[in-house]
Amino acid sequence: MKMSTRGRYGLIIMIDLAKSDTNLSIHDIALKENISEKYLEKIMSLLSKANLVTSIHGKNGGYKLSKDPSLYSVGEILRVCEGDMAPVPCIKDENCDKKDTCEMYSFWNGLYNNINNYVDDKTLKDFM
Amino acid sequence: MKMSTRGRYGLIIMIDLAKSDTNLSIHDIALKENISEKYLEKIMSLLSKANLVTSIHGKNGGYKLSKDPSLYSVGEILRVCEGDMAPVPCIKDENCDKKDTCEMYSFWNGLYNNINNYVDDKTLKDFM
DNA sequence: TTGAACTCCTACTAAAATGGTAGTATAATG
DNA sequence: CATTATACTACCATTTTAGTAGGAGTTCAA
Repeated sequence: MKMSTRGRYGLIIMIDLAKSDTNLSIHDIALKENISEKYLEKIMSLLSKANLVTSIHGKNGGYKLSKDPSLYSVGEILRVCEGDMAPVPCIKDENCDKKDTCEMYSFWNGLYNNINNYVDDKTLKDFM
Repeated sequence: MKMSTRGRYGLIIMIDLAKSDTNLSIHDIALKENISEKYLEKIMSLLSKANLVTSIHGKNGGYKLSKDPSLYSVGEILRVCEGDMAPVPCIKDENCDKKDTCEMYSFWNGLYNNINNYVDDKTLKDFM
């Protein structure tokens, strides 16, 4: 039950962008947070493809948020960087036909909902 | 944010033992749950070393619970099999001196507490 | 008293995930 | 058109996960 650094870095990056009133380049963020530029690039690419950030090419380019910080839940950021937060595969298994009788399903599903509710309840604005 | 199979299997095993009124051997459980005997043996060894189960050597031996099912929280089982459930390392880092000022610490710590409260609130008896 | 049925222990190994790197292409600006 | 940026593809090393192999020690029962 560990987050990978992608999720952690993803949140850090988004907070940095939320706090900044100018574009931030990969170079800027990597320097500030002491993360390798190349690795950071990969995480930015996840955020960018999911349209959580807008990229600006060329000189004075970089990244900026696509919308107001208050409109990002932490959950959506983590899901982009980490993937779904289901603690066990059966939660997402459409083919499992034992869900009604499995003693454990409701337990795991409850944990899943618990985690989602927590992370979806916080917005980027809460970190500023 | 995934559980490994150790945690999942660990819980399954403990539920099986809770439901059974006789010892269960590795062979029995492996057969019932379709888990490799050798891998199961490893997980049993974690549970046994943590005194969550009592092992009985020799013929007609196997494992049984060390105490009443109602006295096991799911949390203690998962922590034995999975390790601590802290989503990020800084939670357990005694040396981090930024905890008071870090915008993220309280967020991660809140998630940690949330998960722990959930899993510690259920006992093995709830699965019988 | 021997053998079958058990657990216990150490040491491997294959596969997957994680974290990180290299190089090149593409786009925007001045 | 040079500079400064992102975008993309393809690697690679390390760690973790999941699983295997083999033998030593323990208990029971015929």
